[in-house]
Amino acid sequence: MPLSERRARILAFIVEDYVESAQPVGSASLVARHDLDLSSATVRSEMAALEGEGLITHPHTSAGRVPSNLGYRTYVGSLMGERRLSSEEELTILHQFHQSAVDLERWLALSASVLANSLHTAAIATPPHMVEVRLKQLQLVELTDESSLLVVVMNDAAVLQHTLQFSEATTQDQLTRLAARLNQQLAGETANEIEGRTPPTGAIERQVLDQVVVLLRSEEDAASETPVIEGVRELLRQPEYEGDSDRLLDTLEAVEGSRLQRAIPARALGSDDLAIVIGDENPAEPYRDMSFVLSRYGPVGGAGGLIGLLGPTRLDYPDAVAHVRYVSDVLTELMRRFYGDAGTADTPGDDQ
Amino acid sequence: MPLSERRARILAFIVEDYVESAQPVGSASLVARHDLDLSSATVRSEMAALEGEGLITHPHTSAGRVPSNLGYRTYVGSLMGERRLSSEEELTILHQFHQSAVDLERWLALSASVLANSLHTAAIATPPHMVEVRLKQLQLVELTDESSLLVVVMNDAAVLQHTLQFSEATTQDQLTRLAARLNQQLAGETANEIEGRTPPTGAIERQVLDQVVVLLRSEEDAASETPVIEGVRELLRQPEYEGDSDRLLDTLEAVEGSRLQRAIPARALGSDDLAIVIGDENPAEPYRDMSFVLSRYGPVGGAGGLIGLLGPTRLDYPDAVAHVRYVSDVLTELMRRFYGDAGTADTPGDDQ
DNA sequence: CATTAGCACTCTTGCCCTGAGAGTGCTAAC
DNA sequence: GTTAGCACTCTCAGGGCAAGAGTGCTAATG
Repeated sequence: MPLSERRARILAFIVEDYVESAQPVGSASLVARHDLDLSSATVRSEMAALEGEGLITHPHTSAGRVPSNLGYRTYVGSLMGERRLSSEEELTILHQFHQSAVDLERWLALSASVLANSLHTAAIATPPHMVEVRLKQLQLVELTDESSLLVVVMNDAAVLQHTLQFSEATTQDQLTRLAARLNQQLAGETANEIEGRTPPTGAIERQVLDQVVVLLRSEEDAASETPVIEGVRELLRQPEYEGDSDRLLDTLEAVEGSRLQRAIPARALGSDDLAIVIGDENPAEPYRDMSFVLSRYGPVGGAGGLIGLLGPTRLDYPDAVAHVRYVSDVLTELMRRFYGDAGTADTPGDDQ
Repeated sequence: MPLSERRARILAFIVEDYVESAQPVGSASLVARHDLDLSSATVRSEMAALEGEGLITHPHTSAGRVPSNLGYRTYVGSLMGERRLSSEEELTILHQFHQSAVDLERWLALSASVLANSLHTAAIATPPHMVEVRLKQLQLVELTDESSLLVVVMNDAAVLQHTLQFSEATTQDQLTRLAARLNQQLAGETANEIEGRTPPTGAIERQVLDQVVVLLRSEEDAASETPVIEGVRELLRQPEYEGDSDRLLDTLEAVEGSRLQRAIPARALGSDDLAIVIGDENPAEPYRDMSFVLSRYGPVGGAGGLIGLLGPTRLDYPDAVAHVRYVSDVLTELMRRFYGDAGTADTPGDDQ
């Protein structure tokens, strides 16, 4: 049964008032704030009905109403207005990007930072992820006689490095020649393709190849994409954490370090380019009282990643969506402009 | 006037009890815990004397005593016992290093992590810093026609990258040749030496050189050495932050991000290899109620950095010193073993 | 004369109680 | 269907109170 229009309006008001004040909203204050042509008693009976449908709850008998997860869901699903950023808002954001150097890593941090500051909560961004990660170049740099630094550049412009220990002494000259030969053979190949080759005879060469595969794999592996997170402090200063140091620390723990990336509900983005995940729709435990607003960024068919917000369920969803969408678009456009139209991907074989 | 032996013993007991319990220590409990052949009354009069000398204080009239900063200082200066790690403790730590890959970055994180876990507080490590940062190799990788990735490897094994925008189209082939030529010319040089050369005519070459200098400088610049920090959560779970969300967040803010590195009291390490900085000896404001235990690591004359602990003034100093010292030694030994005896430094000209 | 037992005093802490305030749900009237 | 009125519930802040911890002083003691 769909909500009557009036009931829906009241739900929307409750959500919006609660988002703004972080206080349970009572019938009287709701009437006052929105100049309703209704008495508080009427609103109360509507509220009782909304509560019956599970859209709002009581913290306790004599408190105002608070949206439930289902309430937020209904709100974002059909009630909230489309918010577009004003031109000034867009300009303010753009301005920050134009001052930044041409550097993907920095753009990501900047995007997250912009979002975090606008919404006063945390924002995340995962590095762009290629459908197929390919070797672009590798280089070997001597450190000591028997150790050297392997630097691998991939087609998504990621650079990974690793120190190798050899069992025999090498010179920089040998290493340079080895790297040149390997580049010739392997440039443009994926981890699987490299592994499919007949293994080389030389011990050093084999060691290098093994590590190249490991590095390519680790870049391939979504699990290795450490997300950028900004604005954790903003999040933790939200009233939901006030005075609750335990909850604060638990959230901090969940949000920093390696546990975040597994918690990002990437699958919520089916074929859509924007997803909202509210409260207990989150699979991961510590995020059951938080919401994500996520967008995919990156040119269609090219390298793409996720960018979005992470906040308490009490989020300004219209604002969040508008900001995430805009920043995601800006990021996509920047990538297209500076890394080419198919993302940072080359058509395989480009280098050969 | 030096402290009488008994008074000194009592101060030491107060420090140690307080470190353990985080509760002001009273005369009676002190007598009980240490089986003193004294009455609490006597201890009280000694405490009054200690308070007169500014070594301990009262939070309020009817509370026990708490060491003052001066009290801690005296304690670490002459009262505390030398603590050495037991062989098992050393082995436990060593074990963790032996399981780790050969990689300086990871060693640093691991060292900090080991310290943080042992002392239940935060630990920091700054990357090794060469007295002279020299270019080891550079590489150019094509991204799009008019942009490319510059990867610079330095003599301290640091790898920095930067995306360059060119005003004309280039091919990977051109870039490779340019890189090879520049390597030949510039390998082993410092930022200053490179800048001292007559500027090249080509626009691209000039752009590359400028950026190389920038990157070398940024590595040189101590201010750019973002320290690794581990165990922030451990620190924030200490009782000093319990229930005080504001202080907790302020500390979090101070400790994460760019403000930490300027706060590390590196100059406290004069010619010593270990320094303890207590409470208001810290120049930076938010650290006035914390202590650092810092050690220099790295082979003598080679690349060196700082490693140490950051905790509330109520630190187990003997334990802290023992751990920091040991981990610092392990790290130094690892560097010597894997990067050569003069740290990661090559004698200039090695590559030519 | 240093040490100690005894004691009064102070201050914190936890607890209960209370009153004010906010908000609901119900009912009866419009 | 809407609304005014009212009783009821629950939270929250504040005050008072007793218990507990610890001190500082004093007078007695070996």
